[in-house]
Amino acid sequence: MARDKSVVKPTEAELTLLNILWQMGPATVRQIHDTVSTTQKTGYTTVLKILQIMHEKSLVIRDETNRAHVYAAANSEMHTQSSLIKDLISKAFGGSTSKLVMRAIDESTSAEEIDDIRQLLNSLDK
Amino acid sequence: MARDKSVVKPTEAELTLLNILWQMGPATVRQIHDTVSTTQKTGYTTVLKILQIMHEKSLVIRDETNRAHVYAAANSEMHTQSSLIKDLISKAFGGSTSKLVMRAIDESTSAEEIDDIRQLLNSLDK
DNA sequence: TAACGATTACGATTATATTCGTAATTTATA
DNA sequence: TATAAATTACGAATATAATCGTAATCGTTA
Repeated sequence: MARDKSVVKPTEAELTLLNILWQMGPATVRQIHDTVSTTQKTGYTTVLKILQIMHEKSLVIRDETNRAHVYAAANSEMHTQSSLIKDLISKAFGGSTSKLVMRAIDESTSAEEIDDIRQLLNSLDK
Repeated sequence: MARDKSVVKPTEAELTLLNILWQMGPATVRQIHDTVSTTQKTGYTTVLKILQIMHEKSLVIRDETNRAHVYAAANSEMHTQSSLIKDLISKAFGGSTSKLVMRAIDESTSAEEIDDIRQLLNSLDK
């Protein structure tokens, strides 16, 4: 009953590392692990292994020039976000973007964020 | 490195069944399987098993009055959608709702959907 | 009531995700 | 150069998800 597969969707652990890579830029396993360690207790080799798997899946690229390999996200944050969002829209919102937006916005959404969204809508010629 | 767990997040297969339940209302395994079969080739006992697991997780409620148990979604579609969206916002959008909305809307979004969103914004007193 | 058909219960299998220990390798340095 | 420190490679263990076959159970009806 599984679906798709053509587009590789990062797992949770993978997304955690991608977030770090997008924020830090290219980094070694050590640097990534140091960062991840500030919020989670995860072993060094666990991070290494996940990065290796991500490399196999082409979720990251790897520079092996130096002893300590340097990893970088293969796709931009924006691209990945779009893909995740589209996946959710199709699986939980019957393909309707507006339904998703309606659910996304609630009382906890700040006025600033609402403003940002208004401006985005205005910038569209629709 | 796994996260959360307090709030049960339906898996993909589970979400597929929930979508059916939200659409059909309470239904038997047979009915659910018939529906699922129109788009996927999934065995009857597979659907049954997933529903049993969902029952253990309290994702569905079950009426055992009759021979054929009747399953129903434990939570509303709206509630579940909100929870999935919040999960994604926190894990992939740094907690920013507006960023998510910006990614959600693109050239493929219809003018009607844009209108719907505009109206939603106007209905907010922010 | 006995047999049949439908349904649930149970357990096993497979796949993927996550975790980490240990070995092998490489680089630096004593 | 030999040792130590750091890093990668590898494999195994555990957890969860998804799948389905078979057995047990229940109701219907011949």
